Amino acid sequence: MAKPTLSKIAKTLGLSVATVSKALKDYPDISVDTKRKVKDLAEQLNYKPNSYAQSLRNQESKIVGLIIPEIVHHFFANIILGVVKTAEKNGYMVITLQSDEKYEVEKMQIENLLSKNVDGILISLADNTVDHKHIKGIHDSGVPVVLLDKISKLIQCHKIVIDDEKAAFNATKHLIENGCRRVAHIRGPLKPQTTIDRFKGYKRALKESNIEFDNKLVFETKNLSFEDGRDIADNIFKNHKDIDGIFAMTDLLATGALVRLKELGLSIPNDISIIGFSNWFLTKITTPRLSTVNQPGFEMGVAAFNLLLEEIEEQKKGNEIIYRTIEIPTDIIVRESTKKLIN
Amino acid sequence: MAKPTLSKIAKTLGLSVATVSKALKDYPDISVDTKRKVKDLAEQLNYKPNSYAQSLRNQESKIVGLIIPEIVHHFFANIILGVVKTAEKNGYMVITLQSDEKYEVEKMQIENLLSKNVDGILISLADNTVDHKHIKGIHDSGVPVVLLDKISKLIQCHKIVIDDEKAAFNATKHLIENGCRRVAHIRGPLKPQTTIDRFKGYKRALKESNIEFDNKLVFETKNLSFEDGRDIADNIFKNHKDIDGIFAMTDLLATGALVRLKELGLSIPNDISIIGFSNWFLTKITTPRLSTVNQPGFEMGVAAFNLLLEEIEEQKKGNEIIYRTIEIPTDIIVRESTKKLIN
DNA sequence: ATAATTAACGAAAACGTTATCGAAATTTAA
DNA sequence: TTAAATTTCGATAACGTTTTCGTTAATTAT
Repeated sequence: MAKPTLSKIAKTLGLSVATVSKALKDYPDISVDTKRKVKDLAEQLNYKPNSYAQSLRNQESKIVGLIIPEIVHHFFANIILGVVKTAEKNGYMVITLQSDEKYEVEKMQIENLLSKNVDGILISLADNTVDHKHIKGIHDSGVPVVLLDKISKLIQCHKIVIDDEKAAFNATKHLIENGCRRVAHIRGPLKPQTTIDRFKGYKRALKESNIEFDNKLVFETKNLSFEDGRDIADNIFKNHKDIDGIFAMTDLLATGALVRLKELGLSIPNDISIIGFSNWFLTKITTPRLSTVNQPGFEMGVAAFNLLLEEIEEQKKGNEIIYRTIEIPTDIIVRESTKKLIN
Repeated sequence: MAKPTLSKIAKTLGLSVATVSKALKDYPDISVDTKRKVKDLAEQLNYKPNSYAQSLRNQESKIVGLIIPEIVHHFFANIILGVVKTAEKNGYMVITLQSDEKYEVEKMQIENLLSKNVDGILISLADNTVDHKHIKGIHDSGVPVVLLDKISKLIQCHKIVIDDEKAAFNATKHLIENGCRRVAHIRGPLKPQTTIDRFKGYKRALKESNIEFDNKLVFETKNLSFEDGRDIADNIFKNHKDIDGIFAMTDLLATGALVRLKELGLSIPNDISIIGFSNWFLTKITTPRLSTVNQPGFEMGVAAFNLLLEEIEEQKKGNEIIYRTIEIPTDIIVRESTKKLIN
């Protein structure tokens, strides 16, 4: 019942703890004979080294923290998966936390992770995080950090991103190329970098197509939710009959708008084309299916963990770290919500 | 830069490590004077106890493991959230793992969690897990386990479930009450307990309504996927024109069938009523919106962690543990996919 | 006054592992 | 045969915390 330890193995074999430890780790100064004896007994007793003791001795836990705004969210769930699977491959485990998009929660969770002495932290910032002292605090504690997707340009550290500006540009351009001239944009408040960049991309696409930017075609919502999308659709139907294309900054907004506009009797894409952002699963099951920007969460998670691991190992070697920002490519997925029927 | 420790505080204050430790923990045999001095310095140095040392000394990590088949999955993501948030409230953190519905992966992950010396493990079993030695292995290691949702009746431990049989009964009954007489059932292989129980509920509802069970109306799929749902719909359209109701054991199957049947020109619910299972987010955005069984993942996660915590604490006290199975209630959510229009 | 109690602190062991360094014991070189 | 090199192992300190049990000094009781 009592867990086997090195000292127990040592005692039963008439050896010292040091010898047993070294035998198990194949130190060259232990004879093959004793190695065999030790390993056999360890196997038999199902000996597993005590990770607490190992952590204390080696000053590392092989555990990293991951903070994301929401777990019940297709894109972030994919990020989690990418991180967790890559961590697993490298002998690490991941403590996953949800900040609920709240700065205070995020701050507290960082505290908790640091007090657990994790080897590194991955964060996708909450939307209302504007102050970054807590992130600096991680670095001050000597713990590597990697920001992913929801980043801040003000923080010096490794980052994994997509080119939101370019992706939004392409999405908007796609609408224009399909014949849209009055292209609306549905977005959240201009706080997170992603929102800012997508808005920029939208405007650049208009400009390059010689379409005048009209601020009345920009709709701001609070929650980026399905319901918000519906509400904007109502607004568009009532007050902006001229709109013939919508670029929504999330699939949820796009889906809400799509469903509501259909209810109101409009035909998608004949009356209005719609394109979303993220390639959530649900975009495949709307009628018509929603065009969108593929945002590769899994790949971002993989890249983020690899970068974190690199920093952990470089730091151990005492090497100076030059921070990098890795960009994961996106692409437009064209489905029926933006396929103009040829008249 | 170097992290403050008890011994550093002790040295600068001319005290012993023991006294500093006790001062910080408000032991009664330390004078208020020294307590103040110690706490002040600790505050100033931003002292945080080393969790590795604490774990080693106290033989607990305040970390639990959670293994679920899939993360990118609405129901399971909700379970994660319930577990993580409840854990946080109680000073615990959660290592979340995905088994990919594979027994071998599940087994390996349990090994990994045990070697990390977690304080407890929560598992939702993989569909192809039929052997349960690995679960017994956890108990043998003295680590508390709680099974949730995907359970096995053969394992002795705390469990969190829904009444799948009853929920399926109600779902089927709902179809019958709306006038369906030829009710199909789409399900996966009869391995997981949930599948078995839902199938039972389906059959009981038919029986109680004096509708003869017809095995030709039961469609088995491999992956419970959207695509599988589509395929079954094709089959139904070709070979079973008489079917007027479908109870699918997952929302994904139901959605696939719904979308495909619509493409084939059928009217939902006029020609065929459809009801799913789980209340995924996507059921709210199909046209028509999908009726379903609400499976409260968050609440199940909360209950599961609480039960695990209870076992951890009881075990610490040396009390004997009487295993319980807690049932979380479900309810039918009626939407347009089963509302028969009155002729 | 001395004895008994209380207050305030520290020494030390323990949790289990790792790695350095030194010490035997054995082998090879001279 | 003696000196040098190699093989094989163990003693020990260290990681940082917690808690038991003493010990001293100060207080109260007699």
